[in-house]
Amino acid sequence: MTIPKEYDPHIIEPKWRDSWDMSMYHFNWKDNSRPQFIIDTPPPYPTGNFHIGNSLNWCYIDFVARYKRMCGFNVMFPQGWDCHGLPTEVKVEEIHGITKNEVPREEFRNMCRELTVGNIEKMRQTMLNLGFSTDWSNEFVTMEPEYYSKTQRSFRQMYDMGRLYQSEHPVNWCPRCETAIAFAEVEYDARETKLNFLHFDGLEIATTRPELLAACVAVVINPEDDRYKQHIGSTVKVPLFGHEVKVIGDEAVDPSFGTGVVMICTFGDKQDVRWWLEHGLPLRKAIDKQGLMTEIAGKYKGMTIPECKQAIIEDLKNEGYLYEQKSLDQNVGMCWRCSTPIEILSERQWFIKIPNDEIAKAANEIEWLPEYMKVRLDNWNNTMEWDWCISRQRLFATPIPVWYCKECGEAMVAKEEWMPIDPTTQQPPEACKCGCTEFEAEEDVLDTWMDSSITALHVSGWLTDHEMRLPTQLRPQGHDIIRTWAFYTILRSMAIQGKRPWDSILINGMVLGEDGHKMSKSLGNVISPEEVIKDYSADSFRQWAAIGGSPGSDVMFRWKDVVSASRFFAKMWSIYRFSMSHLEEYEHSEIDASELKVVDKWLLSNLNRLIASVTDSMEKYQFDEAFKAVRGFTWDVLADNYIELVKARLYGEDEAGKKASRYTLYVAIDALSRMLAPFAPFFAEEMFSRIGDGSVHVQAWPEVCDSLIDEDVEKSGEFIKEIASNVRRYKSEHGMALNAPLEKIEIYGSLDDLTDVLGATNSPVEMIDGEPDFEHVPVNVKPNMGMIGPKFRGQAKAIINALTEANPKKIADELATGKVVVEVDGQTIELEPECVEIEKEVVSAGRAVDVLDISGVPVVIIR
RNA sequence: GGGCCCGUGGUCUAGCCGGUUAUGACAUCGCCUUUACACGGCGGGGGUCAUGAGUUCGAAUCUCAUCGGGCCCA
Repeated sequence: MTIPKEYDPHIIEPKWRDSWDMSMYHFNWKDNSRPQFIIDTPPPYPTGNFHIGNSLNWCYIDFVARYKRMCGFNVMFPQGWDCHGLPTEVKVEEIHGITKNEVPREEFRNMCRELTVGNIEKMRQTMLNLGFSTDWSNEFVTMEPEYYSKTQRSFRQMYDMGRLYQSEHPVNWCPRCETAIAFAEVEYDARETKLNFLHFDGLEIATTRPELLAACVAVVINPEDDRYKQHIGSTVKVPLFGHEVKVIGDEAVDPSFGTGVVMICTFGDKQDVRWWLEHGLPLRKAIDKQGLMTEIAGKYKGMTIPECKQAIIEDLKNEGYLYEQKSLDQNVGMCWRCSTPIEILSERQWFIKIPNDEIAKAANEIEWLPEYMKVRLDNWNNTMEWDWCISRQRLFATPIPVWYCKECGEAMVAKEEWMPIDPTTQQPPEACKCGCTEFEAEEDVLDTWMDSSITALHVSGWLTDHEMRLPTQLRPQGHDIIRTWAFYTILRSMAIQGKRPWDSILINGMVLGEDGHKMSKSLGNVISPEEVIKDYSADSFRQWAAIGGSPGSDVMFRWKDVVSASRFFAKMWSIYRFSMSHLEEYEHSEIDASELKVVDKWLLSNLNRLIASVTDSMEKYQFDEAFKAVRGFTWDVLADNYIELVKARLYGEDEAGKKASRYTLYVAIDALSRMLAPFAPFFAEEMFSRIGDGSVHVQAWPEVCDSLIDEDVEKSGEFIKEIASNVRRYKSEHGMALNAPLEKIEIYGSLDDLTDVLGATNSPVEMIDGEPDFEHVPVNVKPNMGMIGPKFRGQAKAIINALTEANPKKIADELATGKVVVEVDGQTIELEPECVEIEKEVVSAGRAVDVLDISGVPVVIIR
């Protein structure tokens, strides 16, 4: 068996990637004998670039999927693509040098489709390169008819339930994109603006939005405000425009802000909407969908909002209405996509009702990891004031399956059996209730979250022949989309199936660049996973993902983590190559514990503890903890100690000893390849390929064998290890070669088996009963805080002082008689022997020797 | 303005339902070719655990305040 000296991931990784039969990762819909573990994978937006943030999240998912599969679960790790959206429309316009209105609707959609197909392919490739165990038999693409017909059917079902309705209602509107947007799509930015103070027909008001004077429908003051309360019920004339508006009272007005008088416009901000609804005020639309002033703005008609603002301020000044301006810091709501300040317009739109209690209840049934992330959802849920606006004025999206009768205007919502359907190209197969067969299509489309909020339903087999498997077991996602994707998915799952979408939600952090800032193109700190694979390897990238931070916290990308990951693989490879060279003629079979030496049992005891702790960490999704444990064991226990200790046996003539060490090595390599499999699928596969049959990825996760965990064995093993490493250090300090023989080593203790000590020190070793020919001089008294503290409470400090100040020799003598006595504040206190420990120094008595103290046992070295 | 998270050697981090000398990695310094590995081994230096107060016999750990950083929301 020839094993190359160096591990070359650029050969090994493509080899396995191209030869793996991916059907081993397929979910079995018919199998009910194994527990299911369905993952509601986030469908990424197909930008064509599977970035490092996606990759971190997918690494977490893959660790879980592979681990659960090895533990015997029927795992589904599906892959979806959330295709619809504005960024693709913008990109297509850019690529083809057109605007979307210049080509027919269908042609434009096809261009978007084509671009998306290509982008998906690029991202798939990166995912394969990273070694994810994706179940490609359960891939879904939201722009495909099979998927979006489900989006449309969910629309119909929720319409029938009365959870979905159409209405004229204020919506957030982006005048640049010319579309309604949801609150989740509004971002806030601090800006400085001017607060304008106006004479307002006998009152003084302060406003940041004088351009909306034409839309003013009332003036409001606090009813407790003695300065103004007599005005309530009267009317005032709006400056410049002259229409009369009511003066009303409302406690929400802060008398200390501005003048204490506020004008209500339809609509300047969210508060205007609240007042408008509460007081039943009229509607005056001064801004149109393009963000231009309307008819009612009179001479300002057709101006943009900033133009109008400037013109009105000029006129107010000239007419003497404006008497003061003050700077004001204000947070402006903007479109998340284009940063244009949003307006609130009243438009006919489709809405989904938000059942806050139902969502809160479902959120409580879900296990949140980390737990505090649930607070973010609760906070969001508790502050929702309007329903979810689901219609968008865009093209590349799922069509709203609705027509309006040309005769009676009645909306006809398509039946489920007609779907998928595009009302703009297809007519309903039935006449309207009024008998008319002429219809006008709904041209609006659905918010993309309408597609992606049914992923949990989709992957559970909703609307298929398969058995419905909701709830899924795990939703892995970033904390940035809790208020969108998590929120909407819970809402839809509860509405349509009356069940929570998942048992658990695992929140991952964001990836930060090496400078500690969030990765962004403008900061120039972007690293692509492909770059890391090319320079190091996919397994090294995955190892960074595992140990870079714990799930939930933001993780910094650091090249040195990748470097140290690749060093670990070099080390592991070296261990593996060494082990395999000794396992060439080895046939594995179970052997009796009595055939094993202390050092073998010590290794196996440690190995089983490792399995227990790694399993525990994996169950808690603590990947960093799990991998660090594997790494620590491999490097410190196996390589630096076990292998050094058993070399003599492996190279020696004693067949029994050789067999025991080979057995132990084999067991360790086997268990390590399995525990590495979720993290480093390529490396683990290469390891396993020479010791087992089939892929490591269809093997069982190692089980803990409790009978092998033995504290006495660990103590003896540790003792041998300590002797070997102390002797090694001794030689190093004395400038001796590490394999140079010493004249003799005397151990004044008890050990059953000296084989490995002999081997590791390459020197004659003698075990001697009784005390050595040296003097033990007590040099220090160490009080045991853990014993003294709880027992003596307030006196503990004084006792500790008395002990440390006492003559160590005296205390040691007392200890020999069984009790230690100290004087504290004139009081005599008797301490149990456990309360005190004596540090001793072994003093040489004339011989030319060196003495090592190894866990209290004197070891004498004769050079 | 409200809420959440976080401050531990030069850098990043573990510990955080209190208990002797604070974990590990990277970096740094010194020594070593040793029948797996120099991408290695052995050893060293480096920390008032953000600051201040409190609880306690005892605080990195619990409480409060202050300062600093980040995130979410209004």
